[in-house]
Amino acid sequence: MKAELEKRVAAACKELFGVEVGIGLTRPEEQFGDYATNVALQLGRQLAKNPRELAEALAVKLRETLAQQISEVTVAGPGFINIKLSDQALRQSLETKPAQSLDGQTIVAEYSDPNPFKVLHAGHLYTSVVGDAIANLMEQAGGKVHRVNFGGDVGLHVAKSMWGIIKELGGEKPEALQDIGLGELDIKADWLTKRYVQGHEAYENDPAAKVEIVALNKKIYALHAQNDHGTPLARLYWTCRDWSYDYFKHFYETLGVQPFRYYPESETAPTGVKKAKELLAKGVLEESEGAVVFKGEQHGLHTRVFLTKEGLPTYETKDLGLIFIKYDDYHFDKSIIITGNDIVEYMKVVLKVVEQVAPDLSQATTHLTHGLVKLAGGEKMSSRKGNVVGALDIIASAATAARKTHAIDDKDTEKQTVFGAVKYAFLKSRMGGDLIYAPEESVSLEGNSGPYLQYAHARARSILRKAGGPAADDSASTDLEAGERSLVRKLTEYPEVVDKAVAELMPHHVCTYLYELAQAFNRFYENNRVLGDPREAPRLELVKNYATTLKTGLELLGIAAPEQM
RNA sequence: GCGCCCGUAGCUCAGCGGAUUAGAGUACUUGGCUUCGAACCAAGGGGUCGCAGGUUCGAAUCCUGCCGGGCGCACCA
Repeated sequence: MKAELEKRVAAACKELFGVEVGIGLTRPEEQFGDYATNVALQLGRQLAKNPRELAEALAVKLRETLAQQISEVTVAGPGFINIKLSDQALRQSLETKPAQSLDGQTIVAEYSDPNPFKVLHAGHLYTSVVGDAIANLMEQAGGKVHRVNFGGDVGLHVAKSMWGIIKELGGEKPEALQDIGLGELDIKADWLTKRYVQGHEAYENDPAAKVEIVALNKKIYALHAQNDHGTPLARLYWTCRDWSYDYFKHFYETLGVQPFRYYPESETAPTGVKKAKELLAKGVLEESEGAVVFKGEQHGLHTRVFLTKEGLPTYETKDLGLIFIKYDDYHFDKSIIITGNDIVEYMKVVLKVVEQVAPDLSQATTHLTHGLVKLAGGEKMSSRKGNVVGALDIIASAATAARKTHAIDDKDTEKQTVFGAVKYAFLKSRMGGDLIYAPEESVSLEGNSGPYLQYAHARARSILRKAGGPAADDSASTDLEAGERSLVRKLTEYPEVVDKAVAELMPHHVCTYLYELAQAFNRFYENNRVLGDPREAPRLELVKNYATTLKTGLELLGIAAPEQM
């Protein structure tokens, strides 16, 4: 309906004033109408005419040509044209589905990116949730989306961890690992993180240890190159890496996000090194102080190292390899990479390098970033180490807050509520800046929260359950009462909002909308009896439509919509 | 020093390819349950949209400068 109106308004402008204009209808406040346009104001300048008069002329024309679809066209203020749909047209636009704007496109979405040998922190939880929602959004728009995860299983941080592991075990003793954690993934992950901290501190403070760690780093790369699974060091390494992988897998499963294709750095490093050497030969990269670097200054960026003087690939090179491998594997039309915003300048450099040899690849790539996740009320939660909030800390704090505020007897529902709360809290703000997570607020059933939406859904489902069989036939009534109309109007915004969220890759638009929708429903519910009312049949249809829309929207965000709670 | 990002009610945030009276939530004050789930709804107070200029008939939104905060700038990821 919106698209059709836009076409009609544009046609009217052409006919009346002889100008081609692109019309983008907006959604004004309900009191003004269903759609609005400010073309007359734009044209006023262009044609040097009074915008108010132009608007009046357009309004007359629209009333004529759109008599079927429109109940009212009014001109307001300096020259806004407000359009109110007929009830019938409004009901019809309930059928509109979100656009298939990504139809036929292959898209690779990379996010989460946890490192083996380390603990998952709040940032991983964040991208896992938001990345999943963005991927869902693109999928519903017709895109073939491949979810991809990239992690550092080789590199200096792993060498630090391995150094700590060997120290703690008193040598390269793989059999000693059996005593760690006894099958508890979280305990093993914690233990590994402690080994990393141990290695990191030694690297910083103990010159002898630093030499050992640098040597270990090379050995670990070599272990991959030689496919070594037999030496004690190799057995230590693979076992601990598997621990991390199991821990990640378990985490994603409990979170309920779609699975990934995992690319470890060990897999992308060889390709990256090969590419880097080619780029060196081509003169894109150059040697400097024994290392191979890209001089970004000539592009307004900064210099970064791709191969160290030890001949080892840096993160840059492994990322470079990944970009080409992803393309070889999927031949994507679009590639989305979601990371923390501390990396924006870095990524610009890497993409600039790619641009030198494969401009289409860098052009197809979009780098989205997010800020830090902080816990409301300061750093009490960050006792673990440094001031990093753990992923499980967030979930635990939500669970604690949930149990404190409302007793839920059903385990599954509790889990759905807790994850719904955390996910919604992460999703509702525009991605980019830091996020302050407040556990109590997120699990609250009051206000703009996941559980509020889940409750608003459960309430509607409850009416539908009580209604029993299919609604009586109601073909005659196309007119809507005021309360019903408000809800229908809100419902018709759904596809427009989803389209916008897809275009901008911003799921928070969906959150804002769903909250407004739930509010609209609760208002309707408050003032309009459904069961037993003379208008029961059309109202039941409406409730059903609402419940479906809300559920669909929540699922797009990766949030469950339980039948009852 | 250079570069990038951010600054909207006490707090947490929408709105930012300009436009009808700047919106939510929370907190605070108040009203509403013998009827479909009150985990809800309604009403009220609370804002020089960091500051100063500029473009425009019109700026929270675009441009410039400044202030404040965060991050990044060579062998970590």
